[in-house]
Amino acid sequence: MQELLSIFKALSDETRLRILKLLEHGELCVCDIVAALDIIQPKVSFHLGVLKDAGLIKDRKQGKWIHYRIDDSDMFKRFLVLSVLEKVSESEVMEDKKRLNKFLKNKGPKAEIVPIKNKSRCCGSMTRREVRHYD
Amino acid sequence: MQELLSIFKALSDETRLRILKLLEHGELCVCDIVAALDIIQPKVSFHLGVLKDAGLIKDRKQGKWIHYRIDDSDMFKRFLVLSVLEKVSESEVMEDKKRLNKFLKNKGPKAEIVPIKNKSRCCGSMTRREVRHYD
DNA sequence: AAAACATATCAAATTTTGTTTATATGTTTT
DNA sequence: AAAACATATAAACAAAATTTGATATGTTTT
Repeated sequence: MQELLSIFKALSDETRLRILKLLEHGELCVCDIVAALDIIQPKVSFHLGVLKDAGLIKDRKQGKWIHYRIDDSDMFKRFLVLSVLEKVSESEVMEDKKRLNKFLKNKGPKAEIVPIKNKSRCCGSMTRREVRHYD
Repeated sequence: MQELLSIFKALSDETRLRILKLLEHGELCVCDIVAALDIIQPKVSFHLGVLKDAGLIKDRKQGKWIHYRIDDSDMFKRFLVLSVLEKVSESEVMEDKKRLNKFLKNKGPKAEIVPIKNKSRCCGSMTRREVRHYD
């Protein structure tokens, strides 16, 4: 029962649903999420921790960054996350996605301007072309 | 988003999952649930309120009793409740069901002992035969 | 090796939820 | 109509979750 409770608890917070909506399209590092939600980093880390402890997302360390993405290895959790993605209306997370886009745009081009010796940028090998824009 | 949050919040408490498990087999009045969970009545009323506000259960007033049951009018909520019923293991609610059984047994027979003039007992027309026993 | 960065963690402050005791409301039985 | 019942509600309290500001840890750039 405790595991089930931790899953529902993880899903019962607005910030965490917003994070799940951001992860809908793929992996993001903490700084991306901080920029997208426009909230302070320890707060984001806290909520990522809750989602991770509940087994809804997983992380991958790469250099000084930690990338998070939806953990879809469990059917039930997968369904719950999908239902969140579907039930939360796009308009409620539009601003988040706008900010994310803007942030990613400013991150991509710089990699072109200083391409040499600057090989360790978050999502490092990304060029402007490779930056994915959402919706 | 707020509605979705209220649903997950409602599902993220042990007492409330225990209540849902009790309602699995049909309608119960508040005093049944109080007896089954062995907790005080205002606490049960509080949690029933949370479940009801989230649209997971509904009530029906009959004389001085209020009967609660699972509200299965919405597909998504219905699925969530079903998953709780399925995921919470029987052993975790066995004691609750035992107490419920015992309580219902003591309620049924009395209706036979004082059948005349005593027409307004909870689940009033129930006789020993009609008392359903769980599991 | 120092500075800058990305993220985590901790402790204190705050907010939200849950619990309890007491009481109110409406119903039925006597 | 009084007493007994079933349930809800309110107020006070306790416990749990969240937020924030400060700091620690490890990584990369300079």
